[in-house]
Amino acid sequence: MKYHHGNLKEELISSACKICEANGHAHMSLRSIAKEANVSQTAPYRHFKTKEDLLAEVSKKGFEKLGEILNQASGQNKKMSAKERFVEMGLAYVKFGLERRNTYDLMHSPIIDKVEFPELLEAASAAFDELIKIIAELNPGISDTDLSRQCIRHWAQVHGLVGLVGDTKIDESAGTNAGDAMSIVKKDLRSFLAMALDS
Amino acid sequence: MKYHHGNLKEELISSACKICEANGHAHMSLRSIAKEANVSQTAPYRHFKTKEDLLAEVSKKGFEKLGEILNQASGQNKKMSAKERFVEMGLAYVKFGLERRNTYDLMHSPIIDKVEFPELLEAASAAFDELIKIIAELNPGISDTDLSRQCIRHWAQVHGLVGLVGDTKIDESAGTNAGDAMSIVKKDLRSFLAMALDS
DNA sequence: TAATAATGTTAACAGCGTAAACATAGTATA
DNA sequence: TATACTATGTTTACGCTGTTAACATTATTA
Repeated sequence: MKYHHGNLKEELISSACKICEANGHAHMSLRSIAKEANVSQTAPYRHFKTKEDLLAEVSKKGFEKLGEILNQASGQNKKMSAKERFVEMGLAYVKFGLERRNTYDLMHSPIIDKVEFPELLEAASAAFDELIKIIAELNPGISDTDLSRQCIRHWAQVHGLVGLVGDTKIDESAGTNAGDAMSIVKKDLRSFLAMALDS
Repeated sequence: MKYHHGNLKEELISSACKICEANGHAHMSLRSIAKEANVSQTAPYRHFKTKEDLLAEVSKKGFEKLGEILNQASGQNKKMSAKERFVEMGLAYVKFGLERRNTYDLMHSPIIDKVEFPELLEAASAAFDELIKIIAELNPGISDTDLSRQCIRHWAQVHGLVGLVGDTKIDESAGTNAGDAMSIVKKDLRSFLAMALDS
């Protein structure tokens, strides 16, 4: 049994990613992460100033993965038109948000101020840049201002959709108009996005 | 000094609303709320089964207020066209979300499962119904399915915008493309919404 | 009036983030 | 190579948290 771990920092981040996605960041304790790494409960403090610092790393990894996914979706099938690839990106974005809902929530949680974590901000911005690329391609000659507005518009569209679809499984509450509407959308997400993201 | 308070439940909810908006629900403790009501730290347990129950009440109040605001925005100026009133509703929605950001976050927080709180679900659904009304008015003869999809689309649009604009004050991080784009949008929210909510 | 229910208090529990003091291991320097 | 220094681990402890159990007081009802 060795006293020093050797690769504790990365293992803590990795454990945090798992526990965060499994339980949600609100129910993730530093102590449980330390325990999973077979290390004392205060060991993480040698690598992270606070719990928030560790969560920022988890969030960063999330944005990096999101950026990869978007990049992949945007360029994988060269036979597709730009518009089709755009819809695929939207679908990939929403799927990412839904499949890793707890991580996605952390990524947008107000408890982590991205301005205080430059690397996190950079990762988030890099994911956004994937959106800029495709929208610029879709709208040749667009002004910078209009490009910005279209990007925010479409980003808000998919971001909002992730929020609503996941929000309290509102679609399981059949009977309410909101629940019924959500069911209809979820039934064919791709065609919904093709409509919603159209120009 | 009387032993029984008389109106403790309502006062606790009211205090919780204030503290939640001021500090965010993650930094709101039951004990601090009890203290504000000059009552022992376990007194709230006579009125709420858990902290989550109290937060659900705060969330419910939020949705009720949101519903009122939307209703008011949709009908206050009869001289406006339906489309103009629709944009006003969108603006009112986004302003509500930004001005009461902490409450808005709680309303959409995954820590409260709306399915477990029927009254909360009802309040949220009532707010959504305001959206249905105006979109139905804007699109006479629209099918139920299309109506649902348009409602979700526009709801996601404003909901996503609230999330992005508030998210980590990303616009204060000038230099990133995302930050710059957000600044442009915030500069004239009404015209952005008029564009984004168009048809 | 007596029993019961509602609503308050006090005391105690385990779990949490975190800081301080200390121990050990790896690394650079004399 | 011996020694200092730094990095990285442990132990202990603190105050705060949500929550439960046991008890006290008030309001209501039979």
